[in-house]
This record gives sequence, C-alpha cells and structure tokens, in this order.
Amino acid sequence: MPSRPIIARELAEIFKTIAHPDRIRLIEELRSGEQDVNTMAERLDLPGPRVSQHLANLRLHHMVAERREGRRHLYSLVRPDLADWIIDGLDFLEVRSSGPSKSNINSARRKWSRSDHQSKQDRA
Amino acid sequence: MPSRPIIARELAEIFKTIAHPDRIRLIEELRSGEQDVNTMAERLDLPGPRVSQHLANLRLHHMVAERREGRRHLYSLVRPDLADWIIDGLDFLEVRSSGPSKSNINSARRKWSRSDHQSKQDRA
DNA sequence: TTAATGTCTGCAATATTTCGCAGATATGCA
DNA sequence: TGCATATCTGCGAAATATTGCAGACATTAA
Repeated sequence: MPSRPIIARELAEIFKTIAHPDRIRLIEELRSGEQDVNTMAERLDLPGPRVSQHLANLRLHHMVAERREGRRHLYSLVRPDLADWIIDGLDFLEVRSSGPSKSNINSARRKWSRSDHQSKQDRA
Repeated sequence: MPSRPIIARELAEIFKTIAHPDRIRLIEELRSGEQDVNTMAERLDLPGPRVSQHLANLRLHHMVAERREGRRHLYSLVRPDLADWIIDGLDFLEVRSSGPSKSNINSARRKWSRSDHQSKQDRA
C-alpha cells in the first residue's frame, strides 16, 4: 500500500489550495474573526465575485466555514492556526536581492502574527 | 507602501513552488541527505527528466542546492526544516470520508518526520 | 409585488503548469 | 577519439487555473 505518494498528493492539494495571493490575504484577513464577503472585498480591494470564488475554493477544501446571517455570508477559519502555519512559511523566503527586505518580512510577520489586530490603518 | 499584498505574493510563490506531489516527495526524500538525480528518479519511480525539471524548479526558488561530483548532480535541502514545515501541513488535511485515514496520516508523519530514516523498505 | 442589496454561478478568454519525448551537453573511461 | 553514463533543455500538447463580466438567486424592506 503506497501511503507516501497518497500523502504527498493530499499535501500538494493543501498547498495548491493556499497558493494564491488573494487566498492568502483572505485567510490572514479572517484571522481576526468572521467577516462577510463584501467587507473583505472592500478591505482587500478585490472584485466581489472573485472573493466569492476564492472563498468557495477554500470552503471546498474545508479551510473556511460559511454561516448565513440575513443576506450576508459570513466566513471564518475552520482552523485559525492555519494562518499561523502559513506565516511560518516566510522562513523559507528565498534570499535574493530583488525580494522584499528582511524588515518588510518581519513587519509583515508582526502585523499578521498571533495577537495584534487593529482593523483600520494596518492595510498600508 | 503596500507591504501586505507583496508578502502575500511571495508567500504564494513559496506555496506554488511546493504544490506538486512529485516535488513534495523529492523534498521529503532529501530529508535524509544529499542524493543524485538518478537515485531519486528510481526511488520515486519517476522519469529522469521530470525529476530534473522539478529539481530545477526547486533550485530556482532556492529550496535545494546543487553540487556536482563527477557526472552526478547531487541535490540537498538548503533548509532541512522545510521538510518539517511541509509535514506540519498535514494538520490541515480536510477531514472527509474518502481521504486517507488518520492512521495513514500519522504513519506518514512518523515515517517522514524528524529523526527516523532507514533508506530501504520505507517506501511502502 | 417591486426594488435594492449581497452573494453566487456560468462562461469564455487567457495564462500557467505539467508531461513526455527527442536531442543536447558534460563527464569519465577505454 | 569514441562510447556509455548522468543529467539537462527545448518544445508542443494537454490539463488546470485565473479573470472579468453578465446575469441568476436569495433576502430584506417598502
């Protein structure tokens, strides 16, 4: 029974599901808690249908859950620590001159990490 | 300066680079140390050129390093803990009936994790 | 019912990845 | 030099992913 190739396939699915800038931003956005589609679309400056599709993708892989309240669809992370694990990937950012600077990375890590979440001017 | 979208792009690059079953198997294979292309191709039962291309992809993103010894090209992980981080992603495997069982996952985690590396019959 | 709001789906165009294979390059040995 | 071994590159076909947009659906309020 070839369990390793199977596990590799499942892991690849997870990575593919996450491997898009918009989806990563959505996941990190949801770190601060449940939000509806429109709010996220505005905050991330993305067209509504696109946000919707990305969320559908994430939901398909059980990474986010949906809950309806009136006409709004509220999404949340099934496993909030998913956001932490993703950020941990920054450790493996290739070191090259053209990339974001160390300070930018650390600032992103700080902004996105664990506990600090003001919702207003942190989208600079 | 929109640092968050930039970081999200870089993270997405990392995820895309890893998001393929063959590449994940190659990375986990390299966990036990430097190996040449042919050995990996045989052990993973993949065509040589394909292994070569995947490794070139990983090298492009500085995840593996190449060293030549005679006519063989030896590859190794730049950051061995990359393999651990990838395995940690198993935590986020969607729980569905058709997926690999919990026991399979844990067995894979055991096989692939930290310290145990016999090289022969662990490809079952 | 009608209108407005919030979100989703379908579709077609485009872009990106993956794959297999033929042949190129590079090294070592006779 | 000529041949075998080890690996790489190029290229076209096929599979997937992404995007924008038009319109559909569902909920609420008038």
